[in-house]
Amino acid sequence: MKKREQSQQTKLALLEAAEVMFATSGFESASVASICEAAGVSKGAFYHHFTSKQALFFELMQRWLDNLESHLKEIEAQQTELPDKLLSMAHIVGEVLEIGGPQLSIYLEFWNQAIRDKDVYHALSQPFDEFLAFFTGLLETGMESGVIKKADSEMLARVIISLGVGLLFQGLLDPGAADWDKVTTYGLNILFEGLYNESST
Amino acid sequence: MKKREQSQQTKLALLEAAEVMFATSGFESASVASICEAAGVSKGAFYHHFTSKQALFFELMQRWLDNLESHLKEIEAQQTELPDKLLSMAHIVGEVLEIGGPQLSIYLEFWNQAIRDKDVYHALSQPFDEFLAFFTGLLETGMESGVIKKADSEMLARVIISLGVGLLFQGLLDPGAADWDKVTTYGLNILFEGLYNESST
Amino acid sequence: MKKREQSQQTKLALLEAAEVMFATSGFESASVASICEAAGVSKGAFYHHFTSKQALFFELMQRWLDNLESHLKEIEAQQTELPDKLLSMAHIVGEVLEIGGPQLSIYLEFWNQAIRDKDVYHALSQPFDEFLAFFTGLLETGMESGVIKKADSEMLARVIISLGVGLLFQGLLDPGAADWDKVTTYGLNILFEGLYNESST
Amino acid sequence: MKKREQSQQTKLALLEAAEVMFATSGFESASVASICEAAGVSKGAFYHHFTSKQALFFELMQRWLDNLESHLKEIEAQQTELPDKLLSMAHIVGEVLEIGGPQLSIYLEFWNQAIRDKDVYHALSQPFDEFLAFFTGLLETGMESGVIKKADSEMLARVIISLGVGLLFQGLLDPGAADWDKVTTYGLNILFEGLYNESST
DNA sequence: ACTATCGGGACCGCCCGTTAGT
DNA sequence: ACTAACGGGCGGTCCCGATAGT
Repeated sequence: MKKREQSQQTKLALLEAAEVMFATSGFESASVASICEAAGVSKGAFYHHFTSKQALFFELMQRWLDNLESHLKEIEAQQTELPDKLLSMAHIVGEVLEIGGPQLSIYLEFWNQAIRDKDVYHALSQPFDEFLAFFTGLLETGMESGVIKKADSEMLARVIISLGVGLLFQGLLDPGAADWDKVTTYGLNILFEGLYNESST
Repeated sequence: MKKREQSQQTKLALLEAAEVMFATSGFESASVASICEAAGVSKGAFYHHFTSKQALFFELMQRWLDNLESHLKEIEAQQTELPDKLLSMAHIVGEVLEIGGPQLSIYLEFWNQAIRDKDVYHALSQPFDEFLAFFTGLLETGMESGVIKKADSEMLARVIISLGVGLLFQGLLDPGAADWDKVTTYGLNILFEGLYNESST
Repeated sequence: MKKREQSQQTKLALLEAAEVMFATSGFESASVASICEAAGVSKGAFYHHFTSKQALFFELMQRWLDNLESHLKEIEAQQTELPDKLLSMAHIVGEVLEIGGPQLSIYLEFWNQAIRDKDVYHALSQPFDEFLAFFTGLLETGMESGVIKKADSEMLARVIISLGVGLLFQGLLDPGAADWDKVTTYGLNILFEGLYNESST
Repeated sequence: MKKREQSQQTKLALLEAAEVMFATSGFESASVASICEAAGVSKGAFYHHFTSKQALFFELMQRWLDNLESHLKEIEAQQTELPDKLLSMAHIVGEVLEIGGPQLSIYLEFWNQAIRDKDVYHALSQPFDEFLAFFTGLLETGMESGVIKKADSEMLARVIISLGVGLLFQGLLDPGAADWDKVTTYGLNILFEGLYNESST
């Protein structure tokens, strides 16, 4: 059906326009009217597809999370060797940045909303916990196989994620200040240098 | 001089009320009226002391930066041994969290505004650069003295800061998820384990 | 097409209400809220039809200018004999007063805005120049045909217009002080008495 | 006493600053704060000297009226011959423009307020009536002496005044459009050409 | 599915005027 | 006489959302 297609296209246009507006102006400052104008539709269309600005935001984030998940699964499937897998973590940050594209600062809005909005928080924390568990598991496998030293795997995973988050936010604030991709790999390498058993060095 | 004192008190009340409101509601959602009400003064008083909501925010941030700077200088003065100094970095995150107090999420607003507002960005980037230079210098001294391995000191400093920033933001989003202070120390220890020369281990 | 009609009606109601408010209270003192209330619509409707209070004012003036222009064209088409045409000028002031209706003082606002606002000035000066040119041409024809003495036609036109403007403003300030229509005719008669050639007297 | 002098100076500074602000921004748009700033004093000083913005405006106008009156009396005293006196009317407009100086548009505010404010109206109408009576008397003397034709002297005076008022407002709106002083003399000359008895030509 | 129109509300900024203090 | 600080309130603008209509 053509109608369905057209309808979905309108919805997508709104989502994309909203993403840009949210990234450039922030959630509060981005008005529904401006989003509609950017999408080239009327406000009626907006409220036909979404019950509120919040709802659109939520769906936008949901889509981003789905996108991220599939990207992560891809990476997970590709690599098989453990050291490679660990190092590939570095790329994940790169992936995240890539998914965000030029509208990186939308992440800040995610964070912002998550603090204030319980629903957003839960929607974000679940995938995040999975993400943490994935890393923790990866590290535990490494420890059991003796590749890396025994350590508090969850805490370590948090450290790695924190590094990633910190790099993301800094890159977001000041993209040109440093080659953030390089800094990421560099940081992980140092971390692992402290972790690898002497025998495996 | 009774008047002067009262005036400063009013201004301070506004700043503190604004800090709470910005932290809980965000910059945009926190209305000037609500800030005034929370401070127990009128709008007339507000616009007598500040030219705009933005201006108040700016001054708030400026004060926080000054506060942070003096705290850092204190830490710098206290420690003399290099390894201790390095490890004391861990406490800095703790300090930052402590300075932020219960209104931690004001940091998010700083970040948020910095991306959108050029003035805020510059006000933030200057102390940040100093912060970075301070760390870089610290690491270079360590390298020259042979305590830690030779490495790209600036990049390393960025890694450490990123770790701190990441931990801050995560703690901000989910304060109870982990003992962030511990994670910080833990992360730094691992980093340094990979850095310390074998001789000094 | 029911909607369209209703929309135009709303806009017209706003324009008419604004005209009354501007005339009675002046542009600044007339609040948008009061205009909306007088028009029986909401502020949402106001800003749907006009981008600002200024914009409404501008459109109001534009409509008045269009109205005036068509009135003038009517007069121009009716009269054929030159002396009659000249004397019909007297009626123009009357026309202007009639068009203004009971809200004469809106003219003062036009003038007021024109001094301060460049756009309003240009919107007013163009028709005014045409008006001046029309009079100048009329007088020149009269001079060439020998009905009236040779003179500086443009300056003469300015004198006539000034007389009209002065009468308008005085009538506006003090409508009951004199029969302004009579004064107008009287003034023009005297002017022409000094102009008509003896032969035509 | 020095104090008194200083006080008067402050008041004068406020009056002059207000005149400029009223002329450039209009009465409503000129804020008390901006007037005080322009005068270099605080708002307290303002309300020490004037009970309200209206009151200052009123006093400003009063002073202008006094100023005008003395100018007119001067002119009256100087000229003795009737035709000269009549022609000197032309200079009066020039005088008025000169008194107004670069802040001519203050006149518009006088007019504006006079329409809305009863007190202002009365304050203006009394001197105006005297002005009208002066002209009427002048013309009547001329008629009785046979210099000019018998006519409705009051109406004629109104015509002359209207011409002046119209020229004033036009010059105010568009000072560069014409040499308004010349237009004034020109207009009066034509008027009188129609009035002078043939015998006196 | 989508538009144009509209309602009602809230927010920032400003403004007039007052008062405590010097 | 003059200042700084402040109160209380209004005004233009915009914004979210709802609805009538197509």
